[in-house]
Amino acid sequence: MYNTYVNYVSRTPQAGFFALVHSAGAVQEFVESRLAAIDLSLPKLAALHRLMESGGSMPLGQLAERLACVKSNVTQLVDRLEADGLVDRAPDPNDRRSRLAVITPKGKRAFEDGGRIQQTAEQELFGGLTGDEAQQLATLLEKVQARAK
Amino acid sequence: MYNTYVNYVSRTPQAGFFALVHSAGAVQEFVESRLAAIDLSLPKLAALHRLMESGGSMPLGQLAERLACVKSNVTQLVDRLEADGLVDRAPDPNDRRSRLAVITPKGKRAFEDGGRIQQTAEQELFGGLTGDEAQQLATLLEKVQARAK
DNA sequence: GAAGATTGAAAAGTCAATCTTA
DNA sequence: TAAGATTGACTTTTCAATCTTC
Repeated sequence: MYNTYVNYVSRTPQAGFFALVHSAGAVQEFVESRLAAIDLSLPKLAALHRLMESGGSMPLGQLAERLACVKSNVTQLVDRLEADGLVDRAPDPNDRRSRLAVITPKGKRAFEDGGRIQQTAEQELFGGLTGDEAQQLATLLEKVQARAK
Repeated sequence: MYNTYVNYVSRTPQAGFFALVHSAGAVQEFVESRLAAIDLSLPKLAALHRLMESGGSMPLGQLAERLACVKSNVTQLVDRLEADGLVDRAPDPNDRRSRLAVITPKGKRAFEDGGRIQQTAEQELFGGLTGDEAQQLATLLEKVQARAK
């Protein structure tokens, strides 16, 4: 992984920050490691997901919006996806400035396999919570997140 | 930021994954943005913290252990800290293979300022939870995290 | 040979600057 | 000039290979 922050464990006085950041890192790492078996990562799967939602293709700028990231990131993500043979770039017939990211047949298969893997992994992680617990967790996270803005 | 994952919102069927990863990203982003005011980041503050715990200096390998990351990461983190004037490299008198990271006076001031900023930010984020809620959150996160291994 | 550190290559993200087209 | 995409420089992380010293 390249994501989880170094252990900055200001465990005091608010233990919550450490617990939250590290739990998230652990579950992310868990899902990523499953996805690695088919050479996918969460960002790549996310991009394929967005493309599938839109019938298989989308301008790069729109993809950046849907992924809530900056355009230059999508340029590079699509470069890697293209190198993997999961996506192609095509001209946009409506606007010659724009380029479309188009999912390939191989990309569709990767999306389906990756989606299954991700769902299974999430089920393993969160399936142990009762409905009540899941609801509590969601509420508490929502409460904290609301203050982070 | 360079950390938070792209929005892979498999919101179904387990909403928990999305909520957890995004809350963590939001609180991290919140603290990082405060730290940016004094040109610090969480990883840099973490390293300074570890050095201060050990009286101001430590071999790089040991720093990597304390930060729970690989050694090459620390090599580069210390490079950046050195460029900022917060840390120096010094020879280890006990072992000529080893090098010490030594916090500078400027590094100590950055640690103190950064530590205060971080505590304030965490208080803002988690101070809204009652003791009960904080306990509940910790327990639920622990439960999920236990399955991610 | 094994341990400490570094270097090189890669993934994922940001920002600022640039190039092409509208 | 605006908008769409790319490029370049940087941060944070990992892994594999290398170099020096034990």
